[in-house]
Formats: sequence, C-alpha cells, structure tokens
Amino acid sequence: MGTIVKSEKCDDEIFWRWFVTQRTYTISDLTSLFDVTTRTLRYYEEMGLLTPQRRGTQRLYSERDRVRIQLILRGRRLGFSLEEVRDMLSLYDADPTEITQLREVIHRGDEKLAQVEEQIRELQAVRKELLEWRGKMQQTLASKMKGEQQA
Amino acid sequence: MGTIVKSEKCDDEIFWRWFVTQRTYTISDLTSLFDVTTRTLRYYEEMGLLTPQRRGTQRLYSERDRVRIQLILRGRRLGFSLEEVRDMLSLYDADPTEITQLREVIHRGDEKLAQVEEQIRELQAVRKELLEWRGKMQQTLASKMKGEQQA
DNA sequence: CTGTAATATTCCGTTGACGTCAACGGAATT
DNA sequence: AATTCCGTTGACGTCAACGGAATATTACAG
Repeated sequence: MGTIVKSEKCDDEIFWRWFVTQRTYTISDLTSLFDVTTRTLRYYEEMGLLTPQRRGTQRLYSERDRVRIQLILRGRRLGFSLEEVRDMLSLYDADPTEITQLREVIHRGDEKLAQVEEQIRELQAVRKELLEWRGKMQQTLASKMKGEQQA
Repeated sequence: MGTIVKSEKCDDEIFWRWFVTQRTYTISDLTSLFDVTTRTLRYYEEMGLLTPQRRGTQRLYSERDRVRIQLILRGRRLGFSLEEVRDMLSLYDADPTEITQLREVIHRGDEKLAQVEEQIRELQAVRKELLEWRGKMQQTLASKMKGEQQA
C-alpha cells in the first residue's frame, strides 16, 4: 500500500487531483480495504463486473474500480445477486447517444428504483413487527421480575 | 382447496373461529397460494423451519404454518438466508421461562433489529443515488431533445 | 543477485437453495 | 380393475458465489 500521506509538501492542487483520480490499487490493497479475498475480486472480474487495467500480468485497480467494488459489496449485503448488481452498475456506466436508448435506460432505472422502494417497505414492516415483539417481551420481563421480587 | 365461502349460512361466531384457527392446508393449497413448489416447502421442513402435522403420511399445514411460510418467503426476498430466517422465527417461538433466557432472547432480537435498521439505511442510500442518477439522466434527455428539435 | 513474498492461472471442491426424476402409496372416479 | 390424481420419499442434478490447493511467475527488499 503506497503509504502516501496527504500533507507532505506536495499538496498542490495539481498533484492532489492526480492523486485522487489516478490513484491505483493492487489487489491486496483492496482485499485488505474491503476484507474480501483475491478470489472474490477475480471472480467479479470474471463475471464482467470489474475490468482493471494490467501492468504486465498484474491487475491495477483504479479509483473507479474501488467504487464499483464498494457498490457490489453493498449490493450483496442487501441481497442482490451479482447479475442484479451488474444491471445497476450498467445504469451508471451507460452514456447513451440515442434518445430512445436514453429513455429505455431511464425506464430500467425506474424499475430498479421501484424494486428498491418495495424492499424498503417490506423491511420497515419487519422492523415494525420486531419492535412490537420487543414491546411484548419487555412487558413479560417486567411482570416476571415483579413476581420474582415478591417471592 | 376446500371451497368454503364465508357467508353460506353457517357463519356463526363459533364456526368462524374454528374455521380461522383450525383451518388446515394441503401442500398444494400452499404451493398455489404462494407460488412455490412442493420441493421448496419440504426443504423448509427439512431445514427445521416448518413442522406440519401428518394425516398418515400426508402433510397437514396449519394457519401458523401458513404464516411462517409467508415470513420465510419475505425473508428470502429481503436477502436473508434460511438460517437467518430461522433465527428470526425462533424469536417469535420462544416462550422463555427463565428471566436470564428472556433477557438473552430480547438481546438477540435487538441485534436483529439493529441489523434490519442498518439494511434500511443502506437501501435508502441506494434509493438516493438512483434518484440523483435519474435526475441527471432526465436533464441529459431534456437537452438532447432540445437539440433534436433545432435540427 | 537472490530469496521470499505477492500475483497469476487453473482446476476442483463446497455450500445454500432448491430442481428434477424415479418409484411408489392411497383415495376417488369410471 | 383400471385409471387418474394428489402425495410421499429418496437420490442425484444444478446454479451462483465463491474457497482452496497446486503450480508458475513476477516484484522487489536486502
């Protein structure tokens, strides 16, 4: 991990812009950053979710790749399949030239959005049920403790 | 599917209460009700998520089973594993006699709750990003259409 | 220059969540 | 008695998403 600290003395605008945009990562940088294995990152690449550059045979991940990994992992945590994640990433990738294509991609985005919102609603229902359950359990606990005290 | 309509003439309280609480379902009732296969329901049973009664060799699902299936399927939609779903169901099952056990189960519930809330937050972040993306795309679309009109 | 730690590729294994197929049981209808 | 329609139990197949070992190359610190 190229240990570059910000304020060395080269913190002029130009360098900093270079640092932020051109910063690259080795595969192990990212495995330790996100706590995943190299196998996982290579698999994501195999599935077409990542396309890091190569320096010879070695992979060189860009800032963009890093962000994509972050998005992929969040998607996985939320229960999306890699295929679904790829669909969502393709939304951000797309820079459609034709208006019809543009409309179509917006439409696909709207569908995903609706799906996400539905998922939020269901999760809130789960949350509500858990809270109600918790209330009842607390009550049970309180009454039990009262009984305990009297005995 | 025993086609029992409500208002036949036997809709007195007692019968209705029996109907609602003692109603049973065959496996195919439930597969058509939830659009899952028999394999799925048997698998859930194999994994200890369901324990339907038996009439001879046939499974007889109760109202409680039906509700559990509903919860399981919602959990799956939300990206929980069957194991996680079982944990959550066990919360509702538990009727702990000892106070320490009671505290422990409440604690587990709180952990799940925290997890659910974190998941909601992440989903809302996804939603926000999608909305921002949509805004930009709309803008692109608008400017493109303007150009189109002039040409 | 040389060892050794990091990477790459390849290939087989595993786990979760089912699908699928064969072989059969029992009730009901014809 | 034969057919039809659920339903059952194995047992094996499958697909996604990696795990892990073996082997072969680099890359770079001393």
